[in-house]
Amino acid sequence: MDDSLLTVDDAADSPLSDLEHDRSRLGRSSTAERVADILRDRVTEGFFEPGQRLSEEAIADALGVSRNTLREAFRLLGHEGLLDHRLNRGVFVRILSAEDVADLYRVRRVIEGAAVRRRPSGQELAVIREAVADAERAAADDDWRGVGTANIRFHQALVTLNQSPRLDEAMRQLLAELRLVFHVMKNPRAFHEPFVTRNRKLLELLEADRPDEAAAFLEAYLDDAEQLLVRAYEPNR
Amino acid sequence: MDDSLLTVDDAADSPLSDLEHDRSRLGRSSTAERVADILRDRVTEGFFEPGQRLSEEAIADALGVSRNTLREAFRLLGHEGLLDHRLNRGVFVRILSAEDVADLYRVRRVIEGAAVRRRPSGQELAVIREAVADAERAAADDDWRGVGTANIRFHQALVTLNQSPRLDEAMRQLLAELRLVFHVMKNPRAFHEPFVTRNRKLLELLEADRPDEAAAFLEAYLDDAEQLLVRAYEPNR
DNA sequence: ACATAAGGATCGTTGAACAATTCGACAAGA
DNA sequence: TCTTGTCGAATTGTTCAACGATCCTTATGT
Repeated sequence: MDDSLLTVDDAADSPLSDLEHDRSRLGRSSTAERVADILRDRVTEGFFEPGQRLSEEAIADALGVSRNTLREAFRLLGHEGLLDHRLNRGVFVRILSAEDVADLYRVRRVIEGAAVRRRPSGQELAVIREAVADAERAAADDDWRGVGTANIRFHQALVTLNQSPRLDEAMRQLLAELRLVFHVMKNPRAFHEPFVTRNRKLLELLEADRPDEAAAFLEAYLDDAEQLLVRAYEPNR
Repeated sequence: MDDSLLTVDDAADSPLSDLEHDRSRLGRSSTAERVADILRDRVTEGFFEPGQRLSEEAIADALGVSRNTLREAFRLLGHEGLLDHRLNRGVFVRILSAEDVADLYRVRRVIEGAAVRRRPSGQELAVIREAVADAERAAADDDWRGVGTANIRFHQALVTLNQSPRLDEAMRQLLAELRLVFHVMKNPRAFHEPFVTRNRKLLELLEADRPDEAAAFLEAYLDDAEQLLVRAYEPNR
């Protein structure tokens, strides 16, 4: 071991700041949380459909973990709004009502609305720009699933303008809930396509530093998205 | 049995809609949730101090529940931000950093700011008015603890103007976290007194239907509260 | 003084067990 | 035919005991 390693904790932070960024992953390793990660993916991907009951025994068996551990994972996802825990009846993939969708969009108007009224830094703009470009690329490739994920990244990037970790986290959970609903859209292109150009337009308003117009534009944006979603959704209920 | 009972599922919903209202009480009874309720009270009351470790064995023993059940309760409160779960080390009462306090107030500005920009209904105003009156009554009685709880009710009532259950719930959790910090104020009067009259003033702005002024007033209100809190808080850290 | 090793305490996870509850089926009665 | 009561299988809620893994403290040696 050479000297540079011995003095590392005192002076040289710059090479370590990179590592420090990954530190959040270090603590992240309990079986229950890893199980929750798997189930979260399955649910948001639509592998488990809304309303479906998740059998404790079957899933614990399939994943090779004990029922107690699986229950901790269930409890986690229940708090995220993805699973519905009914006493003595089991856990079910959450079914969102039209009223739930409306509420999610109410929250989005508040959180994203506050975000676009802030003056973004160059670095923040770069992330947003990247998400817009990704969506446009995916749209050009007819990859509408890719457009959907890029779109989600776009809105998450918007929320970071608030500079609030808690709002970032709230948005994360909100979008996970929304993904439960997106699966009812049988025609993903019709749902995603209109918003690709609107993302670009919103970005331009941010770059031009016109917050009021950006906020008004976003409001209309969210109104339309909500209507599109509710109309495709309500009949099934 | 008369005819009205035989046709109950078709036509006469009105007598049943009352019962349906009580359905929420049915599900609410799992041991883990009841344990979580108890611990939540203890933590927000300050019985368990921030940083204190909560031993699984000791508490499970004291409450007469198994470790597994207690763990489910811990997980619940961890998600609410009241407990800090460190892998293999146990759960601790959360210690909020000054940065956490700043973030909580960032969220408050967004959520409460959006709330006061809405036009409140008469019923909503009545609830807010009640909270303001309660705070004034408690202040007149030198009951500064009472002022604190009335103040919390005031801000919760503000958030209901958003008409969003999810924002209400977010505010509930946010205030629970903030209560962790309030305990560092050794002089509750100095902290709560200035805001009693400001609550009244904010109410008047809402009643006068002047949303922009209300929003600006709230902004200054929250800025001052945050500063007061951070100044009393930072030294201890 | 410092690094290292051993030990105890506590957590993480498992598997089994039993009580409590739900749900469907089937029989009895109006 | 429709409602009601009852039974039993299946599933969840909760507890308990056990063992390995991890952390913290203390003792040990250099």
